[in-house]
Formats: sequence, structure tokens, C-alpha cells
Amino acid sequence: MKYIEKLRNSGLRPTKQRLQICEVLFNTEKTFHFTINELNQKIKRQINNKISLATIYNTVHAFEKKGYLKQIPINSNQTYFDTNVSHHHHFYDLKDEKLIDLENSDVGPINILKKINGKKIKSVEVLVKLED
Amino acid sequence: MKYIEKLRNSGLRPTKQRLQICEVLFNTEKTFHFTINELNQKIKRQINNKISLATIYNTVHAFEKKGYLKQIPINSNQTYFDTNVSHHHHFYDLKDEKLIDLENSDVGPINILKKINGKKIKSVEVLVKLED
DNA sequence: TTCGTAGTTTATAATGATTCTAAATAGGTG
DNA sequence: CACCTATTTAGAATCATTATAAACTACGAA
Ligand SMILES: [Mn+2]
Ligand SMILES: [Mn+2]
Ligand SMILES: [Zn+2]
Ligand SMILES: [Zn+2]
Repeated sequence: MKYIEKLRNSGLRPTKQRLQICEVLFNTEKTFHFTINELNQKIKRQINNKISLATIYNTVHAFEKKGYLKQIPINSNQTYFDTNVSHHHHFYDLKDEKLIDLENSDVGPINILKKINGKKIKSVEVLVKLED
Repeated sequence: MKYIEKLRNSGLRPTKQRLQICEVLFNTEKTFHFTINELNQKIKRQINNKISLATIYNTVHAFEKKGYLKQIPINSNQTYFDTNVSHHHHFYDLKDEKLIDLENSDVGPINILKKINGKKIKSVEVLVKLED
């Protein structure tokens, strides 16, 4: 398995559950956005054996901490995650409640002129809300 | 009261509770960011009579719908609102969990090159995460 | 290979922000 | 005032997320 080493290198034991979650999250052509609930459904569809919801939460948070997933800052009753961890932005379609990637190159360079004493910029994320 | 007309013009009855919430939200020198819980505390401090939490939720949502408040897109377990309804952006201090305004002029012009068929841009918001 | 231990999974309970409900109250109009 | 509807309210319900603690597992050491 190609994910065993990835997990080991991160100090995460390559358990059966984590490897299966890796398959669902990373063994795809395209990256995608998901909520925990959506991921749970997807896992049920793609995998024979059941994974506890607690494990899905644990694993997603572990992967996020290791930088394999990103949380998307958006106001929703559920937290959205992204398997695209490159620096990029998002459209949010207010009607369909769907996220669409906005590549870094689709947004001109962003220049933050204000500085905060003793703080460094960790990330700059743009959210473009769409209506009909 | 200066808020009676504002409410009437919005089709909202100027009730005692709404007027008191207006005082707390809008009768200040500076704009500010808040969660419902923080607003509830602030109201308790500044007002003699108690306002039900349900009314605070109702009123904040009504004001947001009328454009007197904005929701700030951020990942938190609580929803953040802003009394600054001008087009502006935010720093988010990850350590202190505090929001800081970034005026529009503090961010260069943002050019969204990608277009989505049949959708219009409603807003463009930048979130700059800060670390030490 | 077996052991020991820490890491992990799991079902289930707890938490907590938000929304819902339905009864009481209050604003506005004639 | 009299009526109607909007609003307020306490409390219950919802539901995403986190905590708990017991069972299980990966894996290095013996
Ligand atoms: Mn939220
Ligand atoms: Mn959230
Ligand atoms: Zn994305
Ligand atoms: Zn602001």
C-alpha cells in the first residue's frame, strides 16, 4: 500500500481504518470538498467494513493536523474539509450550498498592507459568494 | 429614540427588546465582532431587564437579513457577527481566537478571473490567519 | 514468537450552539 | 378600547462534535 509509509512518516500507525480512509480521500483523480457526514456516506459506499463515526472524526482531525487536509473557513452548520491542500481559494454558491475551487492563478496577487505587531501571516484565503 | 424609525423602515416593530439590542450593537464609537453568547453577556451588563436568548437569536438573524449585521465566514464552534457592514476583510489571530478588521484599503484590489456560468459575485471576503 | 505497552477503535454518552414550539404578551390600526 | 398579528419567552428538541472508557491492535523488545 502506498499510504502505509505516508502514515508512518507522520507518526500515525497505518491501521486498516486509516488506510481505507486514505483510499477514499486521496486515491482519486480530482480533489474534493466534504463534510464529515458526506465522508461517512462515501466510506460506507466504497468500503465493505464499517468505520465508526468517532474514528472518522479522529482521522480527519489527525490528517488535518499533519497537513493532508484543510478546513475551509465558511459559515455552515457543518465543517467543510478539502483534500486540495495547495494554496487556493473558493467560490461558495449560496443557492446550491456548493464549494468550487478557485485556483491561486484565478485570483490576482493579494497584497496585505496592514501589519499586526508580533504576528506572522499563516494563510490568506478568499471566499467569493455567488448568487444567481 | 433614533432606532425606532430604522426598525419601522425595515418592517420590524420597534419593540423594547429590539431597541435595547440596537443600543448595544449600534450606539458605539467603534464597530465590533461578536458571538451570540458574547452579545448576551454584553446585554446583561448594559441593560437592566433580561432579554431571552431566543429573542437575541431572532433579532440578530432579523438584523442580518436586513443588512444591519454581517456574518463572518470563519471556522469556529460559534457563529461570528460583525456590526461593520462595509465591505472589508479580517485577520484571524489563531492563538487569541480574535478577529481584527482589515479595511478594504488595506488589501489591494482583488481580481477574480474565473467566471461561473449564470452566477453573479455577491461578495469577496479575505480571511488572513495569523500566527506568532 | 510471545509480551508488554502505547496507540487506536468503538459504542455510547455528554456537550453545547442553534432551532423549534406553543403559550403569553405587546405593538399598531380602526 | 378591540382586534389582529408580530414578537417574546421558557423550555424542549435537534444535531454536529467531543469526551469516555473499555476492547482491540500495531509493533518493538525480549
Ligand atoms: Mn459556523
Ligand atoms: Mn463551523
Ligand atoms: Zn478547495
Ligand atoms: Zn469586521
